[in-house]
Amino acid sequence: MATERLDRQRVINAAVALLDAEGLDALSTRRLGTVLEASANAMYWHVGNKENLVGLATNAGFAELELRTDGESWRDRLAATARELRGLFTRHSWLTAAFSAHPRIHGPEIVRFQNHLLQVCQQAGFEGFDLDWAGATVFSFVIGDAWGQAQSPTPDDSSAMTTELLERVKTELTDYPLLLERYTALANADPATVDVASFEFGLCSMLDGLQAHLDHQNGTTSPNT
Amino acid sequence: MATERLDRQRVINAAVALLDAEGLDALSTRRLGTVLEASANAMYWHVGNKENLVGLATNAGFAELELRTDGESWRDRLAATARELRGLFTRHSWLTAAFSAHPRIHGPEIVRFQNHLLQVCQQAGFEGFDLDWAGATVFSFVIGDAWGQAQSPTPDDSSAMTTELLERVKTELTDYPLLLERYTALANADPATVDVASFEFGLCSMLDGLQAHLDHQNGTTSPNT
DNA sequence: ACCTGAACACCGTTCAAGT
DNA sequence: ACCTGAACACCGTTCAAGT
Repeated sequence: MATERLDRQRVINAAVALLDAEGLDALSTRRLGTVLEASANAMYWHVGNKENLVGLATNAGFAELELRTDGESWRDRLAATARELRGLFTRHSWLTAAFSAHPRIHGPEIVRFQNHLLQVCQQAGFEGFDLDWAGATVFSFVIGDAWGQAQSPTPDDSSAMTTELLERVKTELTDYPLLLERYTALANADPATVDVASFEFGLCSMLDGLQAHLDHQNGTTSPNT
Repeated sequence: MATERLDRQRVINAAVALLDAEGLDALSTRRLGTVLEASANAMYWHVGNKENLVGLATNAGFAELELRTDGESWRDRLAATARELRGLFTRHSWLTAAFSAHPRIHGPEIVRFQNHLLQVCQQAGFEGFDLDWAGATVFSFVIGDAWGQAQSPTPDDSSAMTTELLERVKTELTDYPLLLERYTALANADPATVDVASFEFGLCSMLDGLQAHLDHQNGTTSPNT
C-alpha cells in the first residue's frame, strides 16, 4: 500500500529475487509488477525492456564476484577465479539460461570479471592470442560445467521415486552397459560431492593443460621450476 | 493445399528447419502450424507439447553425429569426438539455448553419444568416477565453447558499423587497457579462424591435462610411452 | 486415428492519459 | 519525472467437435 517509489535498483533486486526463486521462465513483466506492487509496465521506464532487465540482473550477479589477486601462484589465482565464477553460477542457476536466451548481455561488472581473468592469464605467462584462448578455455569450462549441473536439478522426489526411475532407465540403457553402470554409480553417490569432484577434476585437468602449454612455450628444458 | 498427412517425423523436421533458420524464440506452435499448413495445435497429437518437441529436435540433432572408433590413439579419438560435438553445436546454434531452457531433455541419440564418450575415456585408461569426470570435462568444455561462440553471433553490420561500435567500446573499456587491447586485436581478426583457434587451444589443453592425469595414475616412471 | 475451431490464461510492448 | 489502464499482437495448451 504505502509502497516506496520505484527505481532501477529496486526493479533489478526484485528481478534477481524472482529469478533465484523460480527461474528464468517465472520472470514476467506482470509477475514482477505484482511483486513490486506496481503495474506490469512500470518497469519499462526504469529498465527499458525485459531483455535489458535480464542483462542488468546478470550484471548484478557478476558484481558479487570477489576477484582476489593475492594468490601464491598463477595456478592458485586462476583456480580461485574459476571457483568464484562457478559459485556465482550455482547460486544463480538461471544465469546460463539468461546468457543463452539473450546472447548480447554485457555490462560493467561482466567486463570487470573478463579483465580480471585476462590479467591472471597474463601473469601466468600467456601473450597475444594465447591470452584470449587461455581465458576462453577457463570460461568455457566453467560455463559448461555449470550448464551440466543445471541438467540434473530435480531431486524433488526422494529415494523411493529414484529407484522407480532407476528401473525405467535400466531398460532404456540396455544397449549401453557402460553408461548404465556409471549411471547407477552416480545415482548412489551424494549429488553435491559429485558435482564438486567433477568440477575439481576438470579444473585440475585444465590447469595442467595450461601449465603444459607454458612449459612448452618457455622451452621444455626446465620443467621442474 | 494437397498437403500430406502429418506424422511425428515431419513435425520434427519442420521444427529443426525453423530452429536452424530463426532460433529458439521463433519456434512457436502457430508458426510451426503455418509451416506445416496445419492448425497450430495439430502437433499436439504427434509430439505431446512444445517442450517435448524441442527435446525431439535436439535428439534429432545428436543423430547427425558420426561416432568413429578407428582413431590411432585415445587422444585422436577423444579429439575427434569433441570436434564432432562442436560441429553439431555450430550447425544448430539453438542447441545450447534449448538445453538451458529445458534441462530435462534426453533421448536415445543423446544417450548414444554419452555412451560413446564414456567408451573413449575408458579406452584411454580412466576408471570409476574418473571416467565420469573425464567425460564431463570434455563435454563441459565443448558446451561452454559453443556457448561462447553464440555470444558473438551478429556480424550483421559490416566493417563500417564495427568501427563505430569499436569507438563506443573504447570509452567503456577505458579502465581496462588489457581488455581493450585484446578486444581490438580480436576485432581485427577473422572471426571464423579465431573461433577454431580458440577451440583447438582449449581442446589441446584439456587433452594435455587428461594425459597428465593418466600419467600420474599409471605411475610417473614411464612418461614417454 | 487424426485434425480443427474456439476458447482460456498468459505474455511483451506501446501509448495516451494521468499526476 | 514517473506511473497507470487499456489495448495490441502474440503465446502454450485444452477440449469439444468433427472426419
